[in-house]
Amino acid sequence: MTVLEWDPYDRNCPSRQVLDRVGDRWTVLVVGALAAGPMRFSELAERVDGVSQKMLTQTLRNLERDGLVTRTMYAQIPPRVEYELTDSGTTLQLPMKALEDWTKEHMRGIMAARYEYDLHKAELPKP
Amino acid sequence: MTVLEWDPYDRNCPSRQVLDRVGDRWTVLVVGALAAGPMRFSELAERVDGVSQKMLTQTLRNLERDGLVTRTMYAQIPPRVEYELTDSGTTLQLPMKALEDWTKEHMRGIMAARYEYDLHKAELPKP
DNA sequence: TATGCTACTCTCTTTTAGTAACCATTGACC
DNA sequence: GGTCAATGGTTACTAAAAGAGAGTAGCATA
Repeated sequence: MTVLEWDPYDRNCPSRQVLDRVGDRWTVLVVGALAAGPMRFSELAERVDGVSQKMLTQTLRNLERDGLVTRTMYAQIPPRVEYELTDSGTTLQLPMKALEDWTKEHMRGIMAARYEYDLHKAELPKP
Repeated sequence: MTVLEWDPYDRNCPSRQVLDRVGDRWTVLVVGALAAGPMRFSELAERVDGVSQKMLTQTLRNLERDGLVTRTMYAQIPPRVEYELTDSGTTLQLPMKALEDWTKEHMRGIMAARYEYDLHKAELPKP
């Protein structure tokens, strides 16, 4: 099966699930954070502000399952666990960073558009 | 405020919300679909397989609010509504397509990684 | 009179995310 | 001996979001 045959627009294609995953809210941030190098669980939790332990664990497990990050446990007390992007995960960095950069570059325009939209819609309340 | 000052890793930064939005499951597919040109609501609903009317409406409203798509209503019976990417929305196409392409290119590897992961985890059931 | 078309909108149910408390392990401290 | 802290989780409960399905407007055609 070549690349051309995967179609995320088809809800039954496995690529749909994968696209859902990589386009996930926390995945983008976790992969972005790991771009800087290996990180401990607690470092990630701090860097990705607002993520709960549960969601961070879940996101990391999914990334691990998809072969995008490795999980290395050091048998110490207290325990230490490091997460690192695999080669495959590193390639994901680029599209994710592109998304992050696009967001930063278009923030002003978006905020302005929102302001205007909300202004106009406020003029048309429901009868 | 320059681009450098937006930080989506901070949960209170507005760029976080915007990144959440553009990294949204349906947004990626809707923008990808609209890349082919203007489309009617029903065409989008068909192309983006599995999206509910509710979610499609919501996604389009959000994109419209952010100034990424325009909504043109033709006063006919039955009604006709066309959605089209704005210039700003067109720039979003690139990072989204990058994500879509990455997904397609890495599908095989990911499926293989999942298979192996599930195999190993099955060997370690909870006591 | 009945039916169909389109682009929604509303209500209800199910799934998912978020919150907060708890766990195991060991050393330091009182 | 009991308590606390640190780390990387898990579990139970609740709030929010998504999905399913029916309903709506307004006119045209059968």
